[in-house]
Parts: sequence; C-alpha cells; structure tokens
Amino acid sequence: MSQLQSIIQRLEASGSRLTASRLAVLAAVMAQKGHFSVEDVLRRCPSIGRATAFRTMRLLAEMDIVCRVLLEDGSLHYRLSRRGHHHHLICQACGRVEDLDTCIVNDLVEGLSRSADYEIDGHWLEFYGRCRTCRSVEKVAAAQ
Amino acid sequence: MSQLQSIIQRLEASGSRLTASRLAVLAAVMAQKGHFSVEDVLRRCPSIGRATAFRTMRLLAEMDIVCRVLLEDGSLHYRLSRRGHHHHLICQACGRVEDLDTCIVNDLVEGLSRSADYEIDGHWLEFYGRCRTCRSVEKVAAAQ
DNA sequence: GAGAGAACTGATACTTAGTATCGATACGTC
DNA sequence: GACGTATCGATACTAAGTATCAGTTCTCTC
Repeated sequence: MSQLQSIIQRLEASGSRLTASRLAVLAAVMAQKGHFSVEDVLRRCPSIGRATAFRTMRLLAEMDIVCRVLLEDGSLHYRLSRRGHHHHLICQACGRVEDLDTCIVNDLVEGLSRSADYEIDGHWLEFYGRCRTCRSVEKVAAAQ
Repeated sequence: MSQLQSIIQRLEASGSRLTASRLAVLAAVMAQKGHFSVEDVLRRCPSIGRATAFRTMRLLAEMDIVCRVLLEDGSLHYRLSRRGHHHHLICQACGRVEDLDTCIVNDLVEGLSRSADYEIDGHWLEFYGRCRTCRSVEKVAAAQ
C-alpha cells in the first residue's frame, strides 16, 4: 500500500471526509521534499482558501500525518511525519531534516521527573547544525 | 551588588546607553514573576513605544539578560535569565518556570554528532508538565 | 429521491507578533 | 555650541494564524 493510500485510509477511518481540498493539500504536502510552511502549501494550491489550508494542516498534524518542525528563529514549519514521537536534526545550510529514530530524551524525562518532582508530559527538542553533505561542500569551497 | 546594578553595568560595558525607556523595560522585566511576552512589558510600560519594547527585548536577549522561553503552543515568551546556556521546565498549570542547572543534552549532542555525522551547533529543548505544588492542589481538589 | 443535519468550503475581516521607516530628540565628544 | 550617532515613539506594514459566515456538499434517514 502506498503512503498516500495509507494516509487516505487513516483519514477515512477517523471519520473525516476525503474532499478535493484535502486531497490537494495532501498532494502538496507529499510533493514537498523537506520542511515547509502553510504558505508553501498555499502557493502549490492557489485555488484553496487560506483558512482551509490552515484547518487541513492542523487536522493532518493532529492525526500525526505531518509533524511540526520548529526552526531556530522560532518559526513553525511542517513535515510529512514518520509515525510516533520523534525529533529532528535540521541542517541550517540546506534545510534538510533528518528524523531521529527514537525519542532520545525519555531517560532524561524520567530522571527529571524524579529529581525535580515534576510530572513531565511533553517536551520540545530540535537540533540544528550542518549535515555531512553541506560540510563537505564547505570544505571544498574553502580549499579553492 | 544587586541584580539590577549588575545588569546596568553589563549594559554600560557593552556600549549601550542607559536610557529611561530601557530602565523602564528592565524594571518591568524584573517585576515579572515567571515568563512573559513583549505585550506584558508594554502593558506595564504604556508610555513606551511598541518598536522600542521589541528592540529593547531583543537587546536584552542578545546580552543574555533575558532568555527566550518556548511555550508548548509555539509562542515565544521571555524570562529574566540566569547566565549561560540552560533549559526550562514549564508548569502548564501555573506557568511557573524552573531552570535546569546544566544543559543536560551535551552528551546527546556529542553522541549524535558522531552517529549522524552532523556538526550540531544549536538546539531547542523545553519540558512541559505539572509542578509539585499544582499536583498537590489537584489531588486535594479531586478528593473533595 | 427528498429532506434534514452535519461537515466542509472559500472569502473575508480580524488578531497577534514582530519589523521597517522616519523625523525628532538626546547624548557624547570635540 | 556643533556635529555625528544612538535612541526614541508613532505609524504603517508584514506574516502567521483565527473567527465568522453564508453557501455547498455529503451522508443518513425516511
């Protein structure tokens, strides 16, 4: 089953209607390579209303079909999601996002809950840096 | 030396002028108990221009006098900063923020740099939950 | 198939957070 | 005092997202 089919199944199973607008947004989302803003989606689907785009993105985020990516400047982007809780490594040079397979702060959360006597039920974690490819390119450029 | 005096010294040492507006913003920042938005500062200093408030907060953030606090909904607040890189534990019930003494992801960053072959030079990390006080209050309320 | 009700739509106005611009003013230095 | 720079508040603007609303489409029931 293709990724699109699987998403469509999940949408239908949740009781949401599969409308033309939603399919258009879905297609735009799947056409994006890395992370993107709602404005990017709107640019790809100019016939879709602004409110509908935001509504649909919120729906997709709630269903864990897309996930939110927080950029270093604080702006919020989206990205087709692998399912389940995970974190991102974002290349500041090319914008490419890598998913971290598991949530690597679970141990930290447990330790903190005990030591700080907090009930921790959420966290934000994003890493920023430079991927291998961009680093090699920079090295080559610097050597010239 | 009081905290205010120390901040004033740092501002002067950086070559920034110590104007009435900046002192007013500083006073408003120090009067806030937890995290706050620029709008909160503006409410406390109604005579200060909007642009000036944003400018001054940016200056204070750059000088590490305040730090940015990312709320779970993605909105950006500020908070009088302990110096140096650190993270926050934010109580969703009362809004209180606790500072985590050290950056607890340094080891993670190092491991990731090696395993993912990334040069990691920044990260966002915030924890959300319920502090001890709020949890006790909830327990009492639930028992009644 | 008709009708009712819910889900969904795009248009639009609005809110919120932050930036850009600009002429006025204050300050430091000579 | 003159001059240059830093800073100011007012204001208009932008970007991102929400609220509202009348119209449309879908689904369900009869």
